[in-house]
Amino acid sequence: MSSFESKIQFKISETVYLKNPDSSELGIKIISGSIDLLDLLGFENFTFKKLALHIQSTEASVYRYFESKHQLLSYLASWYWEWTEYRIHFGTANIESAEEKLKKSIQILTEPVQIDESFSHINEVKLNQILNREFSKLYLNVHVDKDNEEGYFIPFKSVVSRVSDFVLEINPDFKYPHMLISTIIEGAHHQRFFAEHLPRLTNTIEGEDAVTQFYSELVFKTIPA
Amino acid sequence: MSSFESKIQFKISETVYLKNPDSSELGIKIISGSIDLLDLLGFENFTFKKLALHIQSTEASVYRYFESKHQLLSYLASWYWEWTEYRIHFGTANIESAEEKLKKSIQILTEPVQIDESFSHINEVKLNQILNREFSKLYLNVHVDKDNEEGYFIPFKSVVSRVSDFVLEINPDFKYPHMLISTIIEGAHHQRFFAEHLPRLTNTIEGEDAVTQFYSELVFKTIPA
DNA sequence: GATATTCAATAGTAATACTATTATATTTGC
DNA sequence: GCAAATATAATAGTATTACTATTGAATATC
Repeated sequence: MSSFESKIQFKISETVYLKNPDSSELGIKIISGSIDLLDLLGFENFTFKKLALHIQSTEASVYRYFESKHQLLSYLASWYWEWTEYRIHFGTANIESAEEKLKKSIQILTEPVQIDESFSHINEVKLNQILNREFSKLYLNVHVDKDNEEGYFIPFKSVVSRVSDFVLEINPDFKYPHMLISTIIEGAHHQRFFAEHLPRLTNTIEGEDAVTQFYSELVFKTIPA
Repeated sequence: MSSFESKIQFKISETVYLKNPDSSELGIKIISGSIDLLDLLGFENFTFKKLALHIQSTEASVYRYFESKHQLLSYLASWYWEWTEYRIHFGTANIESAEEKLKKSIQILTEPVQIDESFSHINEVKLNQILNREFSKLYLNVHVDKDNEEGYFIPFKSVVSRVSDFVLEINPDFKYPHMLISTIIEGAHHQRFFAEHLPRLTNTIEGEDAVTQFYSELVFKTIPA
């Protein structure tokens, strides 16, 4: 099984695809094409037919790789959280102070992402926008327990767990580390969305990244005993 | 236009229905039946056909009241936030201290709801569960700007604004009141969901309402200058 | 008591999500 | 090196969903 184009690759759970999209040119086109279209149309209006048209393939061929559009989005989310954990891992390497590691992690989790040249077929900026708007739909449904058993949320839980450990380094008695970190990750997603569409639900400050600033202050004020 | 059953009624925007469901027996059945079915099936699996079967009517008759299932959910959400603002209004009446008013508001916003006998056709416990899981889907989509123009989110913004004012009473210089309150409202919804389905994303503590406890601490530690 | 309006039912349509089958490549075993 | 096995993606479907057009019956109005 050859790897196409990229040097670094994340091991994505076999439960989130039927055929590994990293293993063929069509698979690569499905991933990059779905990022374009999900960003443009949103999850509800996205269909495999539209995707097939966009990448000049057929609906049935896409179904060889993913059994549903939900599974395809789950694949993209898994990739995103693997990539995020990788960035946190390297972004906090060689840092001694738990405070500094946490501060860096919050930045990575709440700032808008930059393009990463290591993965030529993935547009990380669009993928981040997709996750801001669509990620919660992957768990806010009635088949969440089945998906959870299949391991769909392992990469996300892993990120939450890693950053929670920095919180516990600072205050080992803090009672709500997972609640705090999952709150700020999804909170930041939604606040970015509010800033664009429902500004009265958020606060924007000229010349300042209010979202990252707010969640940093919130975390560091909340943790101490 | 007669009002059925209830003594108190909320004025719901005419943009979230075609025909006021409060004005007929069928309308009442549509509301109570959709609360049952949305709770049971989730928004994605809920259809007007299933609802019609459940209340022994027809699909087309339901379409006389709501132009889509999205609009029906928007109606339920509007009712919920009107009811929530009403509870905050009366729950904080005659309280002097801004801290106490805020504390009470956080309780109302983050605790699981109790049944309210004033509205016989609405099961508030089920409606709360529906909102926990489905509310964010009302804005996390590509037609959010159109819905926002139509006023779909006014009751929610109003709740956020009212509670944000208590925050500003405590610290008039606090820069992120709306961000703080919208974060805790949606955060609490999702943490309740996590506790049931994805426990590793949250923290539960024996004999304690960890969600309300966490968000209270978070707010009161974050606000001071 | 005729006219207008409201009402919900029947019977649709267009689009969506997904599947069964098959011809054509490609790989593998000997 | 060639047949058997496997992988590939295309064609052509089906079932379900979301929504609409039309109509006869009931109710209100003048």
